[in-house]
Amino acid sequence: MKIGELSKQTGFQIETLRYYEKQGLLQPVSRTDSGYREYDVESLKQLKFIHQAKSVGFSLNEISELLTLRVERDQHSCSEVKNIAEQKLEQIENKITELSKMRDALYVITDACCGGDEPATTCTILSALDDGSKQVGAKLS
Amino acid sequence: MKIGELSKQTGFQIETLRYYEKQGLLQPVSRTDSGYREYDVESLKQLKFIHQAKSVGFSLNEISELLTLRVERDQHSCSEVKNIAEQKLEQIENKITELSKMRDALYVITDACCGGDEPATTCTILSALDDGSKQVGAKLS
DNA sequence: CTTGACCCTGTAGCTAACTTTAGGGTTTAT
DNA sequence: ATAAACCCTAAAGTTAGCTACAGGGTCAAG
Repeated sequence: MKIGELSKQTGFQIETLRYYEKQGLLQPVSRTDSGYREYDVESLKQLKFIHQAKSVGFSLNEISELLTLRVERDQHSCSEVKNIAEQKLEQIENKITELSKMRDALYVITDACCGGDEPATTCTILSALDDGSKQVGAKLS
Repeated sequence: MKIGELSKQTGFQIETLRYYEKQGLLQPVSRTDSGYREYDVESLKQLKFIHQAKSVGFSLNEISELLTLRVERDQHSCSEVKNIAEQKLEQIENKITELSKMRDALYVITDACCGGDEPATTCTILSALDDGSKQVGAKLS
């Protein structure tokens, strides 16, 4: 199949598919005489793999690594694969922790604000951000 | 004080301070005859505000908005400020939800992997990512 | 009176993952 | 035969938030 068809079947934009090729994530199976890219069902499977990997947070570089492990399954161990996954898991957890701290801190100062129509002259949110003497959310982290 | 001093006292890099000026976040109070930027204690306070706002997740554009509200407190209501904060809170919560789904999905497929030295021929992680027939983590979302 | 620390402007580069633009060739249907 | 739909390449633009570079002026101490 040609690139437009692959795009339709996978939901990836044509430009994105060409970009993935440049990044080494998906090579066309061949080219027609006129230079058109040709793909097959393997391409489809690979793109599903890429989609799944993206959905759990892997970057394109990491997916590239995973794809190598995938095609060379025999030469690689489960631990290699699991290491990559656990590393990513840790990154995601760290990000969640960081965002949770932000949320907690922001919640505290937002909740304290009346939110009414009166002028913000003594608005607790502005005051809290103004107050450089202590870290916002210090109590929570 | 000059930019180097301000940098030292706030921890912001000199280049960052000049960048903030271009972005409209912090104007120097004046310039010396030779064109050097001059700042005062107000600049210091404003940078602390910026730092606090950054720490709870606001973008520079949003901080710019907040700074306007801060200086024009009288002309604006608490609800305006609170709206911005609550919007940001929602964005952060959405991001946390998204990342949590990723974490859960990734945890499930990673936990199932033996992680041993045997070849990854039937590695559950690779298989899970391969399987385009169902969404990774479908059970959890 | 010169050396070193400091300051200036303007522009370019960085990251990630695309998207857009410009300019042009191919295929298919009528 | 011609127009629409499709495909190609290479390069530049997008986002945010800086960071670095080139080339040059200013200021205080010894």
